[in-house]
Amino acid sequence: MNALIATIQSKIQLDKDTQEVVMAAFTERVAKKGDFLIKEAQYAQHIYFIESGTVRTFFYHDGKEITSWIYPENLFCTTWYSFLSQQPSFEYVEVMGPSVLYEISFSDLNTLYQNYPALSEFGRKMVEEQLSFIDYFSKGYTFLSAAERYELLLSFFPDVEQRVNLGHVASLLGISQETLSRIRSKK
Amino acid sequence: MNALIATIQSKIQLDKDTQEVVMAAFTERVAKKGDFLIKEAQYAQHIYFIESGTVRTFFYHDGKEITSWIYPENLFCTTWYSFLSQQPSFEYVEVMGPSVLYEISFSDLNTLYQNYPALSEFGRKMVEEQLSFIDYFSKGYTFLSAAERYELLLSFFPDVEQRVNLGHVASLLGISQETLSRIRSKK
DNA sequence: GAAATATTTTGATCCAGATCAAAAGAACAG
DNA sequence: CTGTTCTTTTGATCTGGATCAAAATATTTC
Repeated sequence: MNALIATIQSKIQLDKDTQEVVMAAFTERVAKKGDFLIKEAQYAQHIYFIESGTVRTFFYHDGKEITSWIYPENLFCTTWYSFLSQQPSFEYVEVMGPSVLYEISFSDLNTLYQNYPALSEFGRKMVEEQLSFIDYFSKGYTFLSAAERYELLLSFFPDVEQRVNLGHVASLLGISQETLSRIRSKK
Repeated sequence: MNALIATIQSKIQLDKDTQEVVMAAFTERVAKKGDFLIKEAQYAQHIYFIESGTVRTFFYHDGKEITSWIYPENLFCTTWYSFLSQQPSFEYVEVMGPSVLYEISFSDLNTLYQNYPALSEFGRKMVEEQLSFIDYFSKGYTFLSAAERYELLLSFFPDVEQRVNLGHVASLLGISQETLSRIRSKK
């Protein structure tokens, strides 16, 4: 659980006692390739910290899987809309290979926030960082060409192609697999 | 300033003292059509609460203005990426008509957060709501057709066309003005 | 309230990227 | 190993929406 504690400590001071509380509040979960953490129509009851492995979120549109994001280790991951607004999820969260995760439920997390102002502050900073990132990235989606979107993705996720297959990356970029293949072959 | 206080109170308890602190921390700013709140390359030093009026954020790409979002009254507005990560802004924030805004700087807001845990909690909930919304909406951008994106926008911003002109809505949807005109004429 | 300016619509043409089809490579199970 | 299945590449064709051009409406401004 060291990576989780270290990630929290990168944003706030965490005294020994609160550290214990955090470690008691999160539950370890070992998952294997193909496991689902959240399924469509479920509420996203948990947020996950990825200790090791890769996780992707996706949804169905016109019968096809659309990858919405890919998360590597040392990040928090959930379906943000469903988790934060406690609405049914339209997304699935799938583990891409052997992984170790730490999970906490929405209600347990909010209990922590209420009892430990420092953790509420951490929660704010984590969500601020996530918002900042999505805001920056989603601007690129609207007007960049397929090749430019690919470059943008690689610029902050260079090893994404080692983690998931071509089709997942293509749907994340909003382009077809064939187009991505052609973009790559021309580099 | 009642709308600002009411918005904060919709998320947290706010005692009389803290209410005074908030009212002292925000500064009223009266703006007119065409005024810029934030200009590209500037740091987004402030976040604005819109008491009345309409505000849009936009950026330039290939010499053309791309509207990134349109905010009506009773919302907080800033360039989230630039404000939260304190990086130079690539966006402009422009007032679309006579407006009254309440502004607070990044550093003043963070001082409030440090001194008043209730306000830090409010900050967390505000950002959570914003993240939840962007997460939900940006999924639509990647794969919906032009007409579907237009319907999605209207579903939660029905009077957007009364607030800004066609070209702004079109670039917000990532489509050309002509295409939006054709979509509308066929309803 | 007429002239000037800005916004929206309509028409014709073009292209990035989708879709359909099939071959070529990898990975994997027995 | 070797057949089966999954993944990626390559080729041919098609289409939604862009771009270019101009007309039709609205909105300002003096």
